[in-house]
Amino acid sequence: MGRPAGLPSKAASSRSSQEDMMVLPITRQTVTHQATVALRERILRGVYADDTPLRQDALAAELGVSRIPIREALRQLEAEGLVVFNPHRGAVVSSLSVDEIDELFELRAQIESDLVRRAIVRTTSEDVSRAKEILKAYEAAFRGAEVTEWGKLNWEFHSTLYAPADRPFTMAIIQRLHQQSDRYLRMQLVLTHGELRAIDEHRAILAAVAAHDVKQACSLMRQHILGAGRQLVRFVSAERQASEGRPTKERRS
Amino acid sequence: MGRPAGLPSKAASSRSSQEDMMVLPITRQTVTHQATVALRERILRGVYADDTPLRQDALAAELGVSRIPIREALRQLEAEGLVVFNPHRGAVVSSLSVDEIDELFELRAQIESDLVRRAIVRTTSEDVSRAKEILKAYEAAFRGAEVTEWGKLNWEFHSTLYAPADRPFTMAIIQRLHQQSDRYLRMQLVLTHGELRAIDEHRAILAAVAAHDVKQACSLMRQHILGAGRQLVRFVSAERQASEGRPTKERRS
DNA sequence: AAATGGGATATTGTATCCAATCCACTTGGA
DNA sequence: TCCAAGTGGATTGGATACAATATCCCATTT
Repeated sequence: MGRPAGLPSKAASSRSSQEDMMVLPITRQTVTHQATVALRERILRGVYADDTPLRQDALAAELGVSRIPIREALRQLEAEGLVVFNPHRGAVVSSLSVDEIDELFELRAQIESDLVRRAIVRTTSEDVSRAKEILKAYEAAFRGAEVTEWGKLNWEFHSTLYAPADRPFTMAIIQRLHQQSDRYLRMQLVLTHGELRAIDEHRAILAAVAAHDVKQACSLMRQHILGAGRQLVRFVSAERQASEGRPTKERRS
Repeated sequence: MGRPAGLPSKAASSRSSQEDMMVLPITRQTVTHQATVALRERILRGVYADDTPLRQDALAAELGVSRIPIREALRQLEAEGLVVFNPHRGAVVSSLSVDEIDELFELRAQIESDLVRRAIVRTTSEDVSRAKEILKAYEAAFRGAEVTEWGKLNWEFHSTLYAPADRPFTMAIIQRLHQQSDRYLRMQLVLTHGELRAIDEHRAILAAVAAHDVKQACSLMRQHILGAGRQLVRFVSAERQASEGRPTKERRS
């Protein structure tokens, strides 16, 4: 498909100068940044599946930009762990082994339960009601089967609970781990309806946080993450077992 | 200075074809990769101090390459947290606030003590003797005042202790945290001789690991990291207090 | 003194070109 | 027939030149 997508076309972005003055100072970003966001989004949403080769020319044409910003974007995504470069063979979407997925969730459980512990003593009723709002939107997204919104809302819920801990450094790390795990969770959830369990668990965690019950909240959070990880590991290993030997369909981007 | 440095000149890298066949399959990397390594090294060693603006043209001339690989390298280092981009103003070496340094060490203490706990039951006498060797080199580096070697050896010591845990994902994260912390530790150590304490603590940790004393090893590791963090926080805040208001000397790269 | 209006400088992005490399395919030979 | 070597297209890696854009500094003006 030659249609530029993900980036506003030049025609679409040239509005009246009035609108430009009002909107652009916030909106405007470098093309490299926009490309990074667009590509990251596509990988996280599964538009580019695991091991998909990412051809620079194709991506450049698709986003309507030159190869330079594409390459810079890919380098950033490499450092984020979303793509892997093979010298002279280009970038492919990274994929995690079952062991790595397992490790990922255990690490998340450790760090995030600690974040809850730190956050909970400073959590205000405002924080709780904000989390409640997000949880509501989150449930609505499930009922509407808006799968693509799930990852974003899940992160918002978790990060809202962690925010009072005031650990920006740790938060940045956890956000990347969420990125990686959501990529795989997404496809599992739609097939096994794990979202029902997730909603219940989120409610229970929020209740414990609201009650300032540190021990309970930490424990629930830990089990929430570890449980999701176990489910996912089972799912992914079953799926990969099924496609054993079968050549991976490397769809051209 | 126009002399290319940090990258082998084209003349130097064109050896006989025999040598190429033997050596290069491991050695050869893309210029982008070499530039990334070179710039990372310089930031970690303090050649480019905090908040130093990184001019693309200057770096390209210094490394004897074009701006393309420089920009890609900077994007990667941005994702690693070593540089920060300001749109249309370029990249500068990132700097951590005192609070962030504090958080960094607490996070390290948490993750690394857990790594020791997981590793210790699988640690062989071989692992211990390897760690002993590194510790020896590490002490020698201190006596020889080879400051630049310190960070590398410190990481080697720590990672050797953690390796039996078999957590590659976690290790990658911790390595980045080490990078960030070593950058500041380096300058503190040479001024306060914290290395003497560090050596003693490393010896004690290794002894506990060798004795398979999980509780003791975790506790010592935790105190080792937290203690270093506290020292560093004191040092950095005193130093920044002293240079209050004084304009930061932004040496042109 | 504050605001305005240029440059000067640097980054950002495009367009082109070329070398190195990889990969699939063909071709030649045992 | 099957395997090895070679060949050629496709793609990445990198250089260079140039245009566009944004920022900063400073002189001029009000």
